[in-house]
Amino acid sequence: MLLSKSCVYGLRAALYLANQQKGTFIPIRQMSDKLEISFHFLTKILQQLTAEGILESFKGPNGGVRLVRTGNDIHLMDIVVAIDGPLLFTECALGLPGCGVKANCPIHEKWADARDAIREMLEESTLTELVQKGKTENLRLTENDGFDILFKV
Amino acid sequence: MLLSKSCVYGLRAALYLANQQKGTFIPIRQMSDKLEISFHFLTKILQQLTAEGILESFKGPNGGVRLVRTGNDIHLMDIVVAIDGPLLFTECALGLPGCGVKANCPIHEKWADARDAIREMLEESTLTELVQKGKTENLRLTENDGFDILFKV
DNA sequence: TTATATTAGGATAATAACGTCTTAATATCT
DNA sequence: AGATATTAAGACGTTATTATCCTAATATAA
Repeated sequence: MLLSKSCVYGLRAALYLANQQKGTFIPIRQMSDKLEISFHFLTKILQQLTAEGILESFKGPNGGVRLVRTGNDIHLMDIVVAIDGPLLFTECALGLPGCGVKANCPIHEKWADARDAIREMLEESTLTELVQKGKTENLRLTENDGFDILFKV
Repeated sequence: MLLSKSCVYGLRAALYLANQQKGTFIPIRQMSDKLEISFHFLTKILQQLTAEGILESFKGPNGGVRLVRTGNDIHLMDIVVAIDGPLLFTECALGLPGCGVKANCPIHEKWADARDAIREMLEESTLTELVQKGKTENLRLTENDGFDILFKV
């Protein structure tokens, strides 16, 4: 997998949260049920996002997690960097440190161009943009369920 | 890492072999020394490439491995598929099976475009092309050494 | 035929990724 | 105050990746 499983789950959860009413805390249990992700595992991932300042959490009844900024202001790359680290889209195809800074490897130029296409895509896409696309076209957020089942409850 | 370590090592080794005189078997020990990769680990990886029909091997003195086809005829993707599997560049960013076939996820279109840019690059680049580029520009194949040290012996 | 060079393949170990479980801390409600 | 709901955090288990080691098989050469 190009992105780790944790990262993929984090992206799904972030899209889920971006569709919620601004300000309300969503219990992780609800998200793990709807998104079909192990509750405990999702909790770990969201703790990372909380530690990175992307989410904030609140304990107790009516507690849960919510986005700190609006979905318009959060890009996919923010999630990817928080979970898979900032180096994922700077690394060289031959794994040589400093490629692009000191001497390149022979794949460097072509690789960097292609890799940057993904990086830019992740940097430009916002959560809100994708949620809106997902809702109007009723796209999928789990193996079998789309935005309608998840959000129109 | 976008590509696994095994895959990266396989690419370095394939480039190394593509620069050798056509037909001669190169001992894995020589490659592991020059490329600064653990001998035993590299052996495992090259066994995979042999099993996939990309390399052929020969035991005993003057033995080693060599490319079955010419470097012109081997693309980076051949190595990547042999080691990281054929699904790496077909998978969806949200990890949902069948994205692009059945209903998409909201990231699908943008992701597929960007991901395909890498896939096409790997499919189009040949070993020979990169070796030539590496030799003329004396680019790197290990952390500190370039094609000159590795090949002009 | 014996010694040597080499790949093949299995066993094992170390590390990281993935996943589960338990307890602690905190907030709310009765 | 006590029961309940929730996240936080650490322990633990499982699986995959990365890496090492040992033995077997095979080819060459003396």
